[in-house]
Amino acid sequence: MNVERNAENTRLKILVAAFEEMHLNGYQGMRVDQVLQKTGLKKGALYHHFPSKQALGYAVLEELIEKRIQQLWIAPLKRYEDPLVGLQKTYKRIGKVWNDEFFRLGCPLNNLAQEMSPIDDGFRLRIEAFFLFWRDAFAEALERGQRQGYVASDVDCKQSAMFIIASMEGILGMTKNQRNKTVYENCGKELKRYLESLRAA
Amino acid sequence: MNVERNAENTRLKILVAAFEEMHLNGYQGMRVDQVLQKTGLKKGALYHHFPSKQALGYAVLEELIEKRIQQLWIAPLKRYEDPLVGLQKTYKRIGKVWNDEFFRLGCPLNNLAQEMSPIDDGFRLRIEAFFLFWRDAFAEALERGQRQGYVASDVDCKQSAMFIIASMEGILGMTKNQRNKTVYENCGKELKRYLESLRAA
DNA sequence: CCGCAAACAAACCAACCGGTCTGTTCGTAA
DNA sequence: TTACGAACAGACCGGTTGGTTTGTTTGCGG
Repeated sequence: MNVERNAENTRLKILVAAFEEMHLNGYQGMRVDQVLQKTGLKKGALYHHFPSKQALGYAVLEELIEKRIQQLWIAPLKRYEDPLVGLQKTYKRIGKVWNDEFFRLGCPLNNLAQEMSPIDDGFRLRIEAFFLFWRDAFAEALERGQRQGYVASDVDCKQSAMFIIASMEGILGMTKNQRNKTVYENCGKELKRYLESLRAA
Repeated sequence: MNVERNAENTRLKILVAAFEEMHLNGYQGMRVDQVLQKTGLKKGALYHHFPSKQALGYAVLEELIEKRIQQLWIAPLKRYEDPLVGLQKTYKRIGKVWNDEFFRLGCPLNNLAQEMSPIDDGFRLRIEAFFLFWRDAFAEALERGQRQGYVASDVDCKQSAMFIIASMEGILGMTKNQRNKTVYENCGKELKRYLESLRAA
């Protein structure tokens, strides 16, 4: 028998399957039975690793989604001396790394934020904290850029960082609805216009 | 008995109650029974006016949500000669007109767009069409501004209009998650920076 | 005043959904 | 080798959900 019991591995398999279902259907639309079918496991297995559907949702958010955004959107910025260039390059890189299906389904973090913020504080507070972490990372990059003469000194970095993230999420949402990557690319040009308006004279 | 039968009125009552439930819980999270409890009606009444939950959802979108956005975001722009001023004034006006609960629940159109775009083409296509209508309205205002010397001639108006809408929706989403109107106001300042970057020299 | 369709009420239903319970199998430390 | 707890399987359950069916009331044209 190819049972191959491995607790950590099955836990991860559940997380990944749950993530995919949540990405497509949202948290409320995600069905436990569907996750089980995807993994080939039974209820006993899932409820052995997670006490409830809610706990599973939180785990997906913290252990998969937030980690992935950290790697894809936040970490790369440190490699650039000029944050305004770094932001544009990162933006363009996402356009290449993400496949069509991911654009169709949108940003998993923002999806959850929009769905759950009004109805579950457990989700809302976790996401709020992560958005602030994200904002602060962008803001620090901008402040570094200010000190090195790339970014105009009158720019409110935290405020600007928040706007950049909000715009990016808005663009991804629009791309998802229009189901057209051109939206992402064209809006990227306007985002670039904004970023260049931050540049020191 | 205060029965006071009125078909058109009860239909509207159902629509409004369904809108409120969808605004809070999303379409999938909206429960028919909850709508009935809110209106004091019974299932027979609802399924007399609407053939299905889905049809009710579509009706809410077309007859309430889209109409309201047209009045609040699109129509006011025509009153301003300078579209860049018009957009900023409209943005600020929303900040005054909307109460805290509305900021907490976010833009009903974008909520639906994010939730339903990947899983229901009926919703997706309706919303896509309306977003394009919205974009074209903004683009026409910008083009008018170009002809009258307010907006720089090298601006791609449709592209810029799409970005403006995407940013606004992104900002509203962020405000909703952070549950803090300051986010809306601060991001508005950065949106103003972008808008002014469109201005003719 | 009558007749009839529209506008509801009320009971009912099958499918679904998250969660529980009991039992079985596997890995591993002693 | 054995004992024991962790890692599962599989049947089961109560409440919920969208939808249906049947019956009743109201408004209104003739």
